[in-house]
Amino acid sequence: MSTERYNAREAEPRWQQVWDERGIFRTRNDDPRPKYYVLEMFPYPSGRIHIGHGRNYVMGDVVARFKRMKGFNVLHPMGWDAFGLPAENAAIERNTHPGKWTYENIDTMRAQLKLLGLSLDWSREIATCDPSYYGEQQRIFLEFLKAGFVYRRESEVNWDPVDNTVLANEQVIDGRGWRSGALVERRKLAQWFFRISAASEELLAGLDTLERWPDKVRLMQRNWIGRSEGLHVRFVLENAPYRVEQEIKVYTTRPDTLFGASFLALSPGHPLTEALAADNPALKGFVEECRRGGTSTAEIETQEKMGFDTGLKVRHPLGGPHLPVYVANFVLMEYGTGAIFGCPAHDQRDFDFASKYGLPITPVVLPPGADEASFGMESLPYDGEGTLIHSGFLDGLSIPEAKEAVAARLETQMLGGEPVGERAVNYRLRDWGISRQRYWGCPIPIVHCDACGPVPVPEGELPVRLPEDVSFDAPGNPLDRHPTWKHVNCPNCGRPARRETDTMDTFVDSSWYFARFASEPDTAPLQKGAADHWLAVDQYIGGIEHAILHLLYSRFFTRTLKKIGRVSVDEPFAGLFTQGMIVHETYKDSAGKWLFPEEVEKRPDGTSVKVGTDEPVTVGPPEKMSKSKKNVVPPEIVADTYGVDAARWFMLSDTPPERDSEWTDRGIEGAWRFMQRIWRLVGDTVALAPDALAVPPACAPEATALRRAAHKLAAQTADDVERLRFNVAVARVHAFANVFGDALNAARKAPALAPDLAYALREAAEFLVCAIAPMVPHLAEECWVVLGRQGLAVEAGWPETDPALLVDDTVTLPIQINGKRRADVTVPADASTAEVEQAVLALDAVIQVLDGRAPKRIIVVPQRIVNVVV
RNA sequence: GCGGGCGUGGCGGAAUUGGUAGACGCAGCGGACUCAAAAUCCGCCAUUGGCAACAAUAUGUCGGUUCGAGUCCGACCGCCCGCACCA
Repeated sequence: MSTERYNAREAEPRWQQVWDERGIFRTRNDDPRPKYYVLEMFPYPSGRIHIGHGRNYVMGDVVARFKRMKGFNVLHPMGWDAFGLPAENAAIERNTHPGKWTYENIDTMRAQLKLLGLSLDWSREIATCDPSYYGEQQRIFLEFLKAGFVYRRESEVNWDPVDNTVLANEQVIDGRGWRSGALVERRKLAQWFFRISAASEELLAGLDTLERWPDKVRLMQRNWIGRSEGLHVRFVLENAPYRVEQEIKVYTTRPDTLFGASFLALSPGHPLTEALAADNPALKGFVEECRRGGTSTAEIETQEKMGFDTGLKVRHPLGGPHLPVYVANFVLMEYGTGAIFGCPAHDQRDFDFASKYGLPITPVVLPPGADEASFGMESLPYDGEGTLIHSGFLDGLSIPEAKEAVAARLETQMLGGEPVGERAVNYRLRDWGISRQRYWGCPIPIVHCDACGPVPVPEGELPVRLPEDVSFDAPGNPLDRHPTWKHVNCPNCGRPARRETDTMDTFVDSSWYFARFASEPDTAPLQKGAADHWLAVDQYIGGIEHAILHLLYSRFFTRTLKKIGRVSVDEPFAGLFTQGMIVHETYKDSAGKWLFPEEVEKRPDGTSVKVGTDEPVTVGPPEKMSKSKKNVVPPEIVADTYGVDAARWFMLSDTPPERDSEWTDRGIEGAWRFMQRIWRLVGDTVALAPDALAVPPACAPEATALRRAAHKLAAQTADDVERLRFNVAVARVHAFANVFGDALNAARKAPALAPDLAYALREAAEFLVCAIAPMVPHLAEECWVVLGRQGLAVEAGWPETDPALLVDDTVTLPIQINGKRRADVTVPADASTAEVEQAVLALDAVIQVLDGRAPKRIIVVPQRIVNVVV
């Protein structure tokens, strides 16, 4: 009874050492067992982790350990998304090298992760900044290039003229660089692109095969790809100068509204706009004004529609009046053809534009039930269902019918030997620009030669390594101003040439790392056999913030790797789970400065003060743990006070894993108490029944009841973990601990312990330990020893459950009368419907209500419920 | 604006997918043990009425489908997320 307390601080490092020494988590590719690949999104080595970072690793670990117990050969690796801008910023701020900073952070974070007792195969650890990793990435880049999946073109970027660097959209604040404060310019730079837009259709179709992805993520990707069906329509210019193109091609999803068109609008970036602007200063000025118009979302949102009348007119392809051609700031060059026809009556933007410039607004779709005479301006623009009016041969048709009729007519209407209209599918998805004017990334393995153009670096010269001797004391890309690095001879003609000094977007690094893990350590980074063995990842776990870019890029990369024969799967991640964040209250002192949780004392009266003072503290609502708000809890402190098992248990408890979960002292204390409780339950069991026993030939009711509970626990928690419903699994373990505790108490009070109950108690303890082992592995090992079991809990199999013990032999059915619960009845589990009805009709409550009459109806739902309708 | 999701005790949440609403935990209250405290153990804990058995009301609001609705359908209210001039 007087068992000592479980000492997590002593036990946890000890078991971690045992696992490590025995190489338990070292995975071999030639292992004959069925494979299971669990992966959590690898972290950026930013410095230190807090307990909030641990949640998805712990979830992945539970799955990995559970699958291991279930007999799978589990791959559960870890690595570092190690390239990126923060390392360069740190280099500037601390006068250090990005590599040094990065590797120091990796060492710190690796040690912190190891503290959590994760079942990771550290031998496969990778960092994307390792030349062996990025060298392979350069090889892949060149293979993609050769196969036509990479190209180079001019593209507009946000250019910071002070820092001499390209800025991402989110680094532009109010039109200025976030660091330098300089006015950002739009510049055209030659950039490398991955041809992801060509894969739009297959990326879209592939979503349907990803059945174990959240619908939400699939929907977000579907919207991002943005497929639409429409029509390309050619409009012939009436009065254009001879030197420019004589027609404008427009993309529309609403060809049915063609008779409602009142203008054409070109994007400021449209080739015709540029051609016209060449000798039209006013137009040129307008285009520049549009360019300056800012890039931030807020600015775009509030920007007023602006247009410039070019004076040109186009013919209406269906014989309507001629239409004026404008250049308009709201027309995107990147989408469709960069030119639109405006139908003000049925589109908000066109409506705003037409209203401003006094263009005609002709309704051509009449809403159902509306009257043509009374349908007026006040209900415009209207974009709902309806019937065509004022539209010649389309009058009276529905919108879909009219779309079809216009498409059919324009397809056959010829102009210069080509049809005027052509059905077209359009995508919102644009090509993936990967050029970054930065040092700390994967060098793009290209040499620029004045004679030969861009030339791939020959295979034998890969990897193109980053130079170590770089300085960050001047703005701009250190690669670009390095004295020697970029000066090489052209691999083609041998004449002096320049290296590409751009590096790749770090999203490239994370687009194939899951395939790298498949290869054994110290082997070629991307081996087809190994990748084919392990891919797809069976369970991928990470944050919802990667729902679109990372996951879409990885899908594109995997498909493209397949096309060049490097892997055999289409999709990298068969199962995806997006976990919620850990949130924590925030604290501010009276001066408004953020405080760490350990600097705050909570008084019994509900107020909070600064530790050791009477200074009041303002408690803010729970928010995502972040360094800047100091609402973080370091894993070291948790491990020291409660142990990591308690932290793991707490993170898995209560809140469904996809939702945000609040970290509280009460919560971690509760988890810690439960660890002690398990420890006592196991200790008490062994004290009462010291020896392992054979299965008894028969069991008394108490022993059978306990055995049923234990077997159900094993079966149900297995199901919960398979479905990643960790909070439900935790609740079940709690409930079982209650039942088990009662059984133990009863057994202790009895004068003698019957062998069948002794067996049941030991079995219960062992099942309990197995059920918690994936979640609190250190405690499980310690209990395993107490139970006198050979080997390690981590290597134990999941308990075999007896099907006979998973079903009860009697069942208690609630009895409803007219849908209200009035009684219940206990019948044999295999009772027939007739037998159940008989038992129900014999109940006092039922007899009283019926009062001699026959019931209208009796609904018997086997094993569930009975409803008597009177 | 478009698209999606969610609303259950003081709190986190559960509910076998249409079948006993509130499992389990946290907090709270009462008790046992103790010189005392901690720890632990036992009990109570949606609301209203009742000594009680019990009854009535309860899953954001209103309506509908059904023998039966937290779950399905419609409208509304509130919150959250994604996209955003995508023609």
